[in-house]
Amino acid sequence: MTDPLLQQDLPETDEAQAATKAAVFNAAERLFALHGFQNVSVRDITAEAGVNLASVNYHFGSKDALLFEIFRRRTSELNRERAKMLHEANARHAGKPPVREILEAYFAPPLRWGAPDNDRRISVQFIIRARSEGTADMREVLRNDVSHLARFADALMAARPDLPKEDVYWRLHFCLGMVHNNRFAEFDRLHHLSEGLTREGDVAALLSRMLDFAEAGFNA
Amino acid sequence: MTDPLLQQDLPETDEAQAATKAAVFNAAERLFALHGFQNVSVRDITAEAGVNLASVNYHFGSKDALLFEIFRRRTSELNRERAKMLHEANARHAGKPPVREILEAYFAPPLRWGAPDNDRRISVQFIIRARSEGTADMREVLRNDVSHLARFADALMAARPDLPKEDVYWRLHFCLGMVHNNRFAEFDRLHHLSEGLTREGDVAALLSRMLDFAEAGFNA
DNA sequence: GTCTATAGATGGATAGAC
DNA sequence: GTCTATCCATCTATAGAC
Repeated sequence: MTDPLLQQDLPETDEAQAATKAAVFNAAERLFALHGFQNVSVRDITAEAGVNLASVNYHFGSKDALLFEIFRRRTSELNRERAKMLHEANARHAGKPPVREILEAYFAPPLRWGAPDNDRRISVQFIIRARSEGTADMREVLRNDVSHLARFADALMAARPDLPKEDVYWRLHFCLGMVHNNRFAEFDRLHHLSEGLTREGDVAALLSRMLDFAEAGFNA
Repeated sequence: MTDPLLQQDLPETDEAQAATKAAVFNAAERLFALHGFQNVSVRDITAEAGVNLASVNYHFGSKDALLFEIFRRRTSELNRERAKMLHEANARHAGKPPVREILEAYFAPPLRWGAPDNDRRISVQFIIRARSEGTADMREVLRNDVSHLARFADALMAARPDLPKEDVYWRLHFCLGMVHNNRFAEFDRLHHLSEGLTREGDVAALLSRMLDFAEAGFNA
C-alpha cells in the first residue's frame, strides 16, 4: 500500500480534489442528519467517505467549519426556493397573494425535499437538527439572518392588513413550529401512536393537510 | 483543607446526602437546558453544584443515568398535570369536552411552567431539548410511551367523530409542533424578527393565541 | 460518604513522509 | 495533495486515601 506507483493511478487533478471534498461533504451531512452533530466524529466522517482522516481539516479547516459550510449551503438553497415561490405567488396575484399561497411557499420546499425518493431528504433533517443542536456560529446566523422570514411576514401582513402585526408574528411562529416538527423521529412516533394510519411518504397530502390547518389557524 | 475536623462540621445525615443529590440534579438540569446535553460535562455540573467530581457517579451511576432520571421525573410530572387537566375537562363536560379544552389541557402546563417567575421554567427547556438531543434511552421512551398522548387523541376523536382518525392524528401532530417550538432561541428569534413586538412573558396571552390558532386549525 | 488522583478511552488537529 | 502516525486536550468513570 506504500507503493508510490499507486498514486499515479489516481487522477491528481482538480476534479479528484473536488470529488474528495464532495465525498466528505455528503458523508458529513448524512451522518450529522442521522445521528446528531456531537455524536459524529471526524473519524466517522472520513471512514464513511472512504478518505483519509486529514481530509476534513485539509479541505474545510476544522470539523466545525465543515458543519457550518453544510449549514450555509443547505439553508441558502432552501430559502432561495422559498423566495422563488413567494415571488411567483406575488406575480400571480399582483403583489398581494392570499395567506394560503404565502404559507405554501414556505411549507412546500422542505416537504418536497423530504419526499422518500428525493436526494435532499437528508438535507432537510440536517437543517432541522441545526436549529436545535447547532454550534454558536449557526445559532448566531439563525438569530440574525431573518431577512427571508421578514419577507414572509410582510406578505402575510399585506394579506391580512386588518390583523394586528403582533398576531401575524405569533401565527407565523406557530407555522414555523409545524414545519420544524417534521423530523424522522416525530413521524415515527406519530406512526406508532396512530398504529400505522399516518403515512408521511405522501408529501402532497401532507402539504394539503398542513395548509388546511395553518390557513384556518391564520384566519381564526 | 485536609483537616478531618472539617468533616464533622457538616451534618453527615441522610439530609445532607439528599441535599447533595438535589444540588447535582438541579445544576445538571439547568446546565443541560441552557447549553445542551453534549456540551455539558460532569465537571461542569459538579462545579456548578459545588460538590466533588465523583458525586455524579456516586449518586446517579453515570452521566447518562443522571440525564435519564431528570428526563423521567420532569416528563412524568408534566404529563401528570396534563392528564389532570384532561380529567377535569372530562368531568366538566360529561366525558365529552370540546376540542379547545382538550388542547388547553395539553398546552397549558408547559406554558405555565415557562412563565418568567416560575421555578420550572428551566424544566420545560430541558424537556424540549430531550426531544431532539436525547440519548437512545430517552428516544426509546419517547417513541414507545405514547399512552398519555393516546388519551388526548381519543378525546379529540370523541370531540370530532365526523373527522377521519387519520386527520385527527395529523392535526394533533401539528399541535405538538406548536408546543415544541416554544424554545428560548425561537422566542428570541421571533422577538428579533418582530422588532420587539412579541412578548413571550405573558403566558396567558400566548396560551390564548395558541388555542385560537390550533382550535381553528383543528376545526378546518 | 467524600474527595483526590488517575486510569482508560476518544476525539480534533497536525507534522512529516511520500 | 494524500495519508499515516502521533500529539495533546478532554471527558467519563473509578480506585483508593481519608
